[in-house]
Amino acid sequence: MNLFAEIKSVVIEKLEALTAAGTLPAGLSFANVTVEPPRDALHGDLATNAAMVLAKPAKMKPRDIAEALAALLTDDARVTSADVAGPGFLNLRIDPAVFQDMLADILAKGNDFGRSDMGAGRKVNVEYVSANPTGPLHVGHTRGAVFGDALSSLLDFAGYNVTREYYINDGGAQVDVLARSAYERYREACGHAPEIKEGLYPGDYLKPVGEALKAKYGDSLIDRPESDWLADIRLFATEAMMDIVRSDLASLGVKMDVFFSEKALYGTGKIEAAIASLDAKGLIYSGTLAPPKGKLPEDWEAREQTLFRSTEHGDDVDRPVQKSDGSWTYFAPDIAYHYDKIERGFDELIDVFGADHGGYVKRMKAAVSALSDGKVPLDIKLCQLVRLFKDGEPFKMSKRANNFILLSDVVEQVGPDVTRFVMLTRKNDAPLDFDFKKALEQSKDNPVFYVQYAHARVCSVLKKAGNPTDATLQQADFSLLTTPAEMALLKKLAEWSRLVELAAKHHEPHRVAFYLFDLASEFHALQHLGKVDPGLRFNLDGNPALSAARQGMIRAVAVVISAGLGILGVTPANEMR
RNA sequence: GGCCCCGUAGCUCAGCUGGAUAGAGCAGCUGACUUCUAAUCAGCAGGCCACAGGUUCGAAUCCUGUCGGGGUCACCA
Repeated sequence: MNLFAEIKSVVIEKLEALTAAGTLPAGLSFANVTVEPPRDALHGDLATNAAMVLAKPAKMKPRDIAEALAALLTDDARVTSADVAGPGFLNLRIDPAVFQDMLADILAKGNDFGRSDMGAGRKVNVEYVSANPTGPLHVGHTRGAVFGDALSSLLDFAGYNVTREYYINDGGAQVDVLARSAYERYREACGHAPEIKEGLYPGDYLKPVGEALKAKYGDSLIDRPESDWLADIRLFATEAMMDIVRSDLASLGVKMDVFFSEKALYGTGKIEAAIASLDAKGLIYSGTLAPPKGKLPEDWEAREQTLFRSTEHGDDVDRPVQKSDGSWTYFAPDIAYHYDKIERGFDELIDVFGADHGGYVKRMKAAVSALSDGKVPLDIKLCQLVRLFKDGEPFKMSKRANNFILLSDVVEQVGPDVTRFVMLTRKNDAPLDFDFKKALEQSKDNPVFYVQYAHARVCSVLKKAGNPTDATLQQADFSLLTTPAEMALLKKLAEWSRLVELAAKHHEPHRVAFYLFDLASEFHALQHLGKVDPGLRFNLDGNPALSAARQGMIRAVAVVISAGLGILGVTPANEMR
């Protein structure tokens, strides 16, 4: 049930009636009409801006429209009053029974309460992490992994058909570097001194790979030219790295549906087909790019390259797809990859990148726009950097010092639940401070524990009440719930469905985290009232009817918290310790 | 220099794609526990929404410019 959507359709219906009656002129667009919770609860339960939005196109006074609309809206049984306020807002009060009846609905549907059919089964591909297969994932990847995973779950909850996908960059020069690095570790395993030259990957994580190579090849590859072993070791090492990546992702609870190999695009005609598709639209040409504006690289020289006319689709400059020697640039397989996604029939694409890839947004969007003739939208979400703090001090990472904090380090120290929640309590495009000490703190300062504590408290109260089943609680007489604090909680629960749709529409899972914090806050306040006035407790001696209603209410809170945490990939706690 | 993101309470951040008197948490002060786990709650105080214009019934939100912070910038991925 999405009360806001339901009442909005009532508003639209009444507006159409006013149009039919001649009160409103024909041909008005109701697209900008909204039904929202008012900022101030004193204004009522719902507010619509219909009168103000329509006043100008209808050439009428807002109040006249509002009053005509108000008269019709109260015909609906759920609307108990409709008052014109301020510049032309229409404040609606809703029959408490609507909110009370919702509780039985929540208890019946369980974690599925709030699921939406907004997505209508549209196929969405969410690509995230996509880290180079050259080593373990580090903290920088963690945020994108959590964000992409939660966004995918959110879209699924909102009725989309979601595919979670990881693009393995195993076709470029960096996997050659990986192979050479692994070869040195192989030599080391065979008793030779490794030469980890500048530019190779120095990490210890390649030592086991060297050992494994020794086990497989003995010393047969020692002192052989690179051409003899590069391809084999590249494959071997890449697979070993992907095993680490999969394990890292699993420790965070991140699951992928598809691992898509870049290498599989080469030699199969896929890149050629994608470029040919662009060529057929007249978007491929041979030319020379102008030097970048502003600062000129010292070694700049004009070069004739095969270019994609991305400026036709909103990019700033055209982009090379072929190097001057005729080989593909990194951009070419990226185009082919997205072409493949389009051909697989996705209705929408989402890419989750790190902020350092911000420069590729326009060209990628241009490519998808061109390849799909503008029919498949691509949204690119950039995750800003994570700043690590230890004991309040910023912790600097450097590649040279090899002191990169790994995803596995974070998960081992604070656990997947806290890691995920903290990463999601910030908008994706805002930088995030991650403090190890604070993440482990069990206080209100730490929203994870605040939300989990609310869930645990519900479990505790219900345990004292003998753990009534949801089926039993559904039978309670919820019309007994009438105090202002109880009604406030019910109204917060009623926002859940709407929040899911808004968060999904905007691709912003952090909204779920903030909602859960608000819901937990309403619950904590209500529970505290029972300490001041025993008559406001959930479990009451000698009043089984009211007790059952209140137990059903708080169970509904636990259900929604559980569902929300489920979207975020965080396990609800039944008790705190 | 071009492009992208950000600028909201002392600090960390929300603000529902333009709505009513801009909200939380932390820090500060004042109160509430022989508890349905106080790991909590209530209250007070705290604001030129970076700045200047513009768009309109109405702007923290949209457009332009300026300042400040971060990212990125021709065959690397």
